[in-house]
Amino acid sequence: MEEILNTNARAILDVLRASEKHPTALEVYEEARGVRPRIGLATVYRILHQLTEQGLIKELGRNDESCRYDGRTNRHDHAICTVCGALLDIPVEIRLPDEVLQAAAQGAGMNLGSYEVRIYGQCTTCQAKEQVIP
Amino acid sequence: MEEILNTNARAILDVLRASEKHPTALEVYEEARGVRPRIGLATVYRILHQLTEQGLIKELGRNDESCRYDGRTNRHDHAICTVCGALLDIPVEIRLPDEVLQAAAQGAGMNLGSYEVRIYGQCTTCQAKEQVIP
DNA sequence: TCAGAAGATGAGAATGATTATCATTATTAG
DNA sequence: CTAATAATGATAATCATTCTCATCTTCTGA
Repeated sequence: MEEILNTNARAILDVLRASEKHPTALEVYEEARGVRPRIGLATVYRILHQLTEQGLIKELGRNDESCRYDGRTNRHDHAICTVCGALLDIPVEIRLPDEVLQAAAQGAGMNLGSYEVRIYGQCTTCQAKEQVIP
Repeated sequence: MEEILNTNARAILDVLRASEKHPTALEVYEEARGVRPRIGLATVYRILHQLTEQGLIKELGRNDESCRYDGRTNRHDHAICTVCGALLDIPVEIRLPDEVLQAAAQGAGMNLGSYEVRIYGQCTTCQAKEQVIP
């Protein structure tokens, strides 16, 4: 399925897979320009949507100003800093029992697709800053 | 702490507490105008931020176009329709063991504040539509 | 190899949500 | 009651995202 990707799509997927962070569209654009200097921002947005539809990447919604993208499509969870908005992968698997998930979905009147755990707290950087102010 | 709320803030908090949905700022504005017809959209945004800072409401980030607000601040989880973007409360408690949460937060290099489980799937309305198309 | 169709692209305009500005209005202190 | 201070609302500005459309590529079939 990946073979049909054109050069731009390939470049954008590579950027996302290479990134440790969860870049915004603008960050992807800037990074992709290293390989494809003539690419436009509109194309980046277009391709990000296409890759999402194809299930090759994931949209993470926007907790801060702009939408973030994830090159890893296996189910995993995220930690979000409530101070600076940093979005980090959680490297350990958090597994929820299927019956709990089913009950939860049913309770909300939905069928069950996938799930994600979000942990909110402060990243180390922001914890360090906190010490200084008081 | 709520006593110090002025009339507009009071009205907005009431709108959010009375709502079953998770209204956007615009929806809050329209609803609040029933009580305070001269209120402006800028004031609604301002007060939504203040109430969030005071911990009286919660921002839910934007999965679709605009940010949604939640009048219930106790920890609870959400179900999100991947088709229409509907955001629904999960009425059953999903409890994660503290050691799992701690390990996850630590793994991501964060301290632990709170958490939220998000279940993705299709709401009943969108399931019904799905049947018709093929 | 070539003409033309079909699709992809990029520059910039348009849109929509949110934020900032600032003159006016309401509230408070004295 | 008056001056000072804070809150408000109208509107302009900003920022991310989407749309438009002329141009450029790629593919097809002769």
